[in-house]
Amino acid sequence: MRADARRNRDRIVEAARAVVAERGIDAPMELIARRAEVGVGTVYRRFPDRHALIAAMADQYIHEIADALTRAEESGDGAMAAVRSFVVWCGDQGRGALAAALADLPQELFEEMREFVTVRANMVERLEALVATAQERGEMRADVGADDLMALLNIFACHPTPRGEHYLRIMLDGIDNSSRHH
Amino acid sequence: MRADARRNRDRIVEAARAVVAERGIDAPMELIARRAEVGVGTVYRRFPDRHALIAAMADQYIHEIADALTRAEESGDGAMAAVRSFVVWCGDQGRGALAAALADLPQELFEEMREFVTVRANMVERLEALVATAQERGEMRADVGADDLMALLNIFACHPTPRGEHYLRIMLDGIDNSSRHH
Amino acid sequence: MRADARRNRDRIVEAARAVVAERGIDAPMELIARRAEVGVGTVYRRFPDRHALIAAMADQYIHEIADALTRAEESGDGAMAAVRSFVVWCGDQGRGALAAALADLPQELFEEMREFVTVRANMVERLEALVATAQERGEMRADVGADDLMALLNIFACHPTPRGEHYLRIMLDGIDNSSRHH
Amino acid sequence: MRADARRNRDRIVEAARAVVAERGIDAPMELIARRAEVGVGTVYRRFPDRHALIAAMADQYIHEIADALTRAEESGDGAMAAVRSFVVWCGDQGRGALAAALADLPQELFEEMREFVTVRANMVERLEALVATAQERGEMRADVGADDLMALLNIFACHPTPRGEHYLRIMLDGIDNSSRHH
DNA sequence: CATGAATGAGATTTCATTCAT
DNA sequence: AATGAATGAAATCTCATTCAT
Repeated sequence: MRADARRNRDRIVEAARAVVAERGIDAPMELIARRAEVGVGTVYRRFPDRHALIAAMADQYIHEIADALTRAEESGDGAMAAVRSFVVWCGDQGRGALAAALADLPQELFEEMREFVTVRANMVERLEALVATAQERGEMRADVGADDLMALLNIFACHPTPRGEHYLRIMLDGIDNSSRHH
Repeated sequence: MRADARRNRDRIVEAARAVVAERGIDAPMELIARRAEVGVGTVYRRFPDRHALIAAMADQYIHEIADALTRAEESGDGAMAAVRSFVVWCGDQGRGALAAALADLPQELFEEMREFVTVRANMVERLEALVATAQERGEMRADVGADDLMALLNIFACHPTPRGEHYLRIMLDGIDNSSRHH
Repeated sequence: MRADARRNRDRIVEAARAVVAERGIDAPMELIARRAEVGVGTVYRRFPDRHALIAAMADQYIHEIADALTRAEESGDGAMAAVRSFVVWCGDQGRGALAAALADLPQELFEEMREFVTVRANMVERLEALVATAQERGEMRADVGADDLMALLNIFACHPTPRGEHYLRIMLDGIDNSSRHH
Repeated sequence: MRADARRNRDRIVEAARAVVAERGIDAPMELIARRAEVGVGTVYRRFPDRHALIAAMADQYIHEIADALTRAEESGDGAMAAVRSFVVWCGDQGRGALAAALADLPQELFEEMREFVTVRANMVERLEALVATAQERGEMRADVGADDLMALLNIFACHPTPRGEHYLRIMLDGIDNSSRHH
């Protein structure tokens, strides 16, 4: 029953993302269970409490972002271009609710989220490298760090808007020394 | 006893802002009542339900913003400068929780919030004028409207950050044609 | 509504005693509420959690015992007789379940039960005096203290038995130097 | 595989005793299973429900007591001495939780516990003989039967106390005609 | 009018028990 | 036979809202 259990675990995380997207981070566990077509008990077997479930979603989330950064790095169009394409990818996805949910997670919870913290740190490091390169080449303004980029991306992720993509471009234009408006 | 009642009403709204700032929009009504040194019953006499109370906070909030715009207009340093100073003021204040609360208020509620909607509309109109002027003078990029500014301000208001002011300036630099980075 | 509230509080404690007597210390709060003809919410308004309710029962209980001791003291038949009549009274009452419940209360809870602890201490002190007098007069064996009496009474209280009174008498005969069996 | 199964059965009963001692009669079945290093399913295969498991523990328990009585009988120091040594042995052991658990087992369950009932009956009979002899010799007060002794022992077993042995001795002194206090 | 007591629906979490593998 | 995953009923506790005083 290992396989079954694994499948259920994934279904639960998936369901949780969907429900959190619709109802926010406080959505009843029962709803998540029902969405995953599973009893509440099963949810609690896999995730001892709500936080554990959130942590699992966060892990998935950060992995997706890290993967996006990898793809941007590998596109081979130069540092600033990689930053641009990463930023655009981030703005593109429908992750608003989850981002927002994570954003107002009590700080202390992150201390138990090893996986998340590690992956995130690694990703910021790689972004740091891109930023440094872009700045050395004079393509990016100097008073912005990878942390700032992440913070900005997060802020925008938390507030999905019809014109969101436009705003991200404004942000990039505020950062990118080589861009001049149309 | 009219005066007493008025005083109570104000105390309640004040208390609600404080409590919402600390505990989020879902803070227990009882807490708000206690902060206002009033029974829950009194809160419910003034505000038939939670939404009514939020609406009242929103009114106060929008008035403060409108006043800030007025001050910016009157500073007499030109359209773009006025926009800048208004934007910075907005980013400066500790209104995160309230902004966020208003942001995820169900859309239909605004229909009953006459005062709020009116004041907001008037303010957007005035901001529109500033934007038009700045754009005519070539000081502001053309693909940004007063609505966008409001949306951006709101987004940042919802996410107070140590470096928030910095981020706003980045956004302004993305908008302001006359700025070139240091 | 002060009077109503007070009445309710008392009904709840009364109901709790009855329900605990029937179903043990883990009886559902809902049952207690129903027995008191009150909503669960009301129970939780008066007693923030289960422990607070138990503490209230314990207070009542210890007061009843303390009163019994007072009556025994005032009977004026001498120290050993007072001890005897107190012990018999204790064995007589139908407090088994409550005694048992209190007996397996985690030790740390007593630290918050000021009233209970104080009353109990005062009572043990008075019993100590009786014991000392009886022992000075050679009426009671010397290696038994008030603490021991309380412990013994408690043990018997926790196990109501048809022949309970008989057992208490055996115990007294084990303690009372002046008694010789029939 | 019969041997394996038997071994498992024993491990489960052993684990159950340990867990019940620590966590009381309501300890989760899963905990017992884990302690026995066995799946819950296995526990339920051996013992259809919680009561069956308790009954098994009771069997063990009563056998131990019966054995103690046998040893006391065989000590050859006379009836009253045998009673004394049996009583003291019973009071000595750390079986509180189990005794208490059995004490509040619904009466009807005993009807299905053939083994337990039989062993117990046999033991009471033997104790009866000792008591009769002691009473004939005038060593024990006449209004106490083997049933009373068992009840008393049970009561004390249910309430382990630092001074428990002392209390048992007091009881014995209340029973033993030949004893006069120090 | 103000108060705060009462209500009860709803959310979280735990476990006994069943059953697929 | 053994395992441990799944289930769902039950228990605890919290709060929005109503209403007696």
